[in-house]
Amino acid sequence: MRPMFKQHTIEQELSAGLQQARQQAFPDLAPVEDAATAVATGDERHGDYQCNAALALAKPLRRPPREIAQALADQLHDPERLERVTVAGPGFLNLRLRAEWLARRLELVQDDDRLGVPAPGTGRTVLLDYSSPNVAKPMHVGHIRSTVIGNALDRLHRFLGYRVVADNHLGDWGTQFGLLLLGFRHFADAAAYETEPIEELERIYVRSYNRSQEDPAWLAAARAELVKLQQGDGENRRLWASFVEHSLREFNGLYRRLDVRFDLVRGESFYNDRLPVVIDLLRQKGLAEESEGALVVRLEAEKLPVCLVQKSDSGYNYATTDLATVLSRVEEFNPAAIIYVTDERQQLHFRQVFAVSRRLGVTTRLEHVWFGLMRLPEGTFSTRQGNVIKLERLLDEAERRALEVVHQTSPAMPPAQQREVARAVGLGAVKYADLSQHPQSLVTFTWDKALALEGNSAPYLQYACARIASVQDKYREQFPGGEPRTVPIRLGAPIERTLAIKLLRFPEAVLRAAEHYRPNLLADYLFDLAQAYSTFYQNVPFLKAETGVRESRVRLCDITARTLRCGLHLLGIETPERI
RNA sequence: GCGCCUGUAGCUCAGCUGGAUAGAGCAUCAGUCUUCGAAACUGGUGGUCGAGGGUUCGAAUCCCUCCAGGCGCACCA
Repeated sequence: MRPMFKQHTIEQELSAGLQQARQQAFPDLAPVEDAATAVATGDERHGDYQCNAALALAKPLRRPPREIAQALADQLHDPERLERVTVAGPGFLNLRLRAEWLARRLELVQDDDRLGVPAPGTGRTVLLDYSSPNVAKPMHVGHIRSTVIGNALDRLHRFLGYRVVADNHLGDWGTQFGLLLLGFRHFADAAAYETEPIEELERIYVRSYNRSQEDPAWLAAARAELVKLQQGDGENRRLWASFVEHSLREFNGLYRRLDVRFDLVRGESFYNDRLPVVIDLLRQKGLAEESEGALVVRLEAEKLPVCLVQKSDSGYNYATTDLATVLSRVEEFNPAAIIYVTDERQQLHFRQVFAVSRRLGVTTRLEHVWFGLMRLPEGTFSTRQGNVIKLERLLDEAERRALEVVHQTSPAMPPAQQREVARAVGLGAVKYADLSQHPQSLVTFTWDKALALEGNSAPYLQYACARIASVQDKYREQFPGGEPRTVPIRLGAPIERTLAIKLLRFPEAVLRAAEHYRPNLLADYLFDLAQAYSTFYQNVPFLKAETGVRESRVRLCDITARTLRCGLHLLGIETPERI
């Protein structure tokens, strides 16, 4: 297949034409007031794209908006693309694209591996920090958001040409290990640690934590264990390494299941040696000062609370670690951006860390992509309250429910294939449930919502793909030797035109989702596309259509399937040939 | 007390950063399988976009106040 053929989206191309028209029509207008861009219409009756610049320009130009719109229309010479340019309402400029042009462009898209999506990230590196679970605790449903959203951002950026360094910044260092080490010495069950290490570590942690709440001596002993660990005590390091190893084994099983891969797995411990360096640097630059026995950076200029970088017992905290991490990443990878995907509770923390980083001279773009915390109808998850739902259980349940549906709808399918389909459908449903929602919205976990298999859900999209695969098989059976690609695409029926426009907007959806760090914008697009396809499928014949029309429609099916597959792949969702 | 976020159909959520008559999915009602896969399609019911002001040609979207909820606010990460 030919490589990428277009550098720009339709939106961008039309906007460029509008800019030119604007300059010709009103050469004296300052560029600041220039906002002649094309935007997709919400209603087909208003054309395919619209430009609202005339309304905004009415004031600076002191002329009626309709007149301005007409002047723009008069300067807009693009007979190849545009079928009709009309002034409507108070001064909207409606653009209707030529069906032949749409058809030709679709043909090019079909020959393009990238489906017309540009690669603006080429030559640039992005460091993506996501998932980041805590060692010695099981991953629960709350972790799925960072993992699934982060992974979608990873895939989106890679597709857009960026070199992505995905780093799993494990919580493998810090106070909890004091409690864990102490607890492990006192009440570890060797057999349980052998068979179910994570569950045993969790049990130990909860017990040790509870005791620390009522027993100051216990807390002090835990702190002592932590200091020993940080000073490199052999026995504590061995135990700690064992905790990390067991946790990683469990995490990796889940990541494999979710098809999530990291380029780096560097926990907080990785930066341990650099913490004193950060403090020295802060002191050298005169940014840090003593306060109540601790070392802090004041951030009054940024209107932020002070950032504590060294505790009064001279220990380091997580701001220190994150600062060391930023410096290390900038030095090693020189990325265009470092992106953190965590829950909403860390907003202030990252604003502080970013502010201090800038004072240290870091100019790299730093982004905190936060998402709403997941909770239960009765409140937040808490290890100590024991109301967590383990991620593994969620995934098991998803596959189980999907298998029930497969049994019902595809009883003739071989059992092994049924299980395979149920796996792809179940996991897809879980991922899609998270990805189709605005990341920042509050999420209240319910089984039915997380495992929805109908309506706006992954299976709906997977089903559309499977039906297309079936159509393509039937076409090959009934018309052996037929080559749809040698037949031009024609957009006769209105639904074909609608589908064509939607297909051609795929690049816009991908770019927007990445730009705003919002996979749900892509999910929305895919659902909308699949709906248009379902309407198309249900209302016009393919294989029974006359020769020529038939091939054109089979081509539309192919492009739709590839777009859906590509889009779902970018969300980390599989598309089996049959479901 | 200060800061960030949320409030849209009975329920779960979108809403392209200020555009035209606010959209989907569940649920509900009525239709569509002897014909390309009904996990689907067609149509109906259902909204003072939390409340009240303001900004302007135009507000769910921007500003202010209030109400309700979530989350933060230096020695846990």
